[in-house]
Amino acid sequence: MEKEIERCEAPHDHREFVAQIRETMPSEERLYDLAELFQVFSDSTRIKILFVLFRSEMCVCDIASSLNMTQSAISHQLRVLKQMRLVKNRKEGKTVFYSLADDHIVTILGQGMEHILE
Amino acid sequence: MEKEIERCEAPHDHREFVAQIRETMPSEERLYDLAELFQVFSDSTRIKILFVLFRSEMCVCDIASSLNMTQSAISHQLRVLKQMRLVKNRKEGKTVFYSLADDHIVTILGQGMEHILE
DNA sequence: TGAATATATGAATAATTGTTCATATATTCA
DNA sequence: TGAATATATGAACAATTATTCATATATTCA
Repeated sequence: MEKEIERCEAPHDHREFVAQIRETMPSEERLYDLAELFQVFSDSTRIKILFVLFRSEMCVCDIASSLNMTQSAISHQLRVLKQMRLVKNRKEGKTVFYSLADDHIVTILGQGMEHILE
Repeated sequence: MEKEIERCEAPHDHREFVAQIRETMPSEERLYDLAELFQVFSDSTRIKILFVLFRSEMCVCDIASSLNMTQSAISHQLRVLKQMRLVKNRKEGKTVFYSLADDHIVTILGQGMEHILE
């Protein structure tokens, strides 16, 4: 299980760094969850869905139609978005309306957009 | 090239929605770039590297050592982070020091962390 | 110059993932 | 109840990707 780990002889206190980091870093589990969250933002179809829902709540079929994609593909991605609590939905007859779950999503998308536009 | 696109008969003005969306959505290219940016945040090794660098600038070898991973794996991921301008580096003799490129990264990580902790 | 050290990188492999296709479930309405 | 509609989902395939291993490049120093 142990890997062969490098150990450089850089002119700074290596051990102090490592000790500090071990103290202040979030747990392995949280870092993993965080990566998993961003993984949901990492597909352009899902990004498009989020932008569409930023405009307004919308049913699956209209999302598909707006993005020129099949209902199946959109449903699959909505499931991923829902599992990570980025969208919520409500049912009205046969129709299911999806909307953004909270404001972090807008902030994250906004900061990301700022970054790529710089 | 054309796909078979669904068209529901939901009791709202479908065409108006679609028209609005086409107007206000960022370009296909930007949405793609945005997904690509978040893709960089979507791996736990890269997330860990970013958290390490949030503490302080650090050389490749110490990052590897802190995370208990090989130098090669870290170098590969640093390249990805650099390409997306999430980290920058400076060279000092044999040693290359990496650090976070700007503040969006901290905001994005922070918002992501808030989301998963809710 | 040659040995040692720090980092970078190409190729290969294993694992993950987005879409499609077919089909299942749920709801309305005649 | 049966047909039509809206959405969900399992399986399969193609494409992408993180790590490892081997090796290359760059720098220092004796």
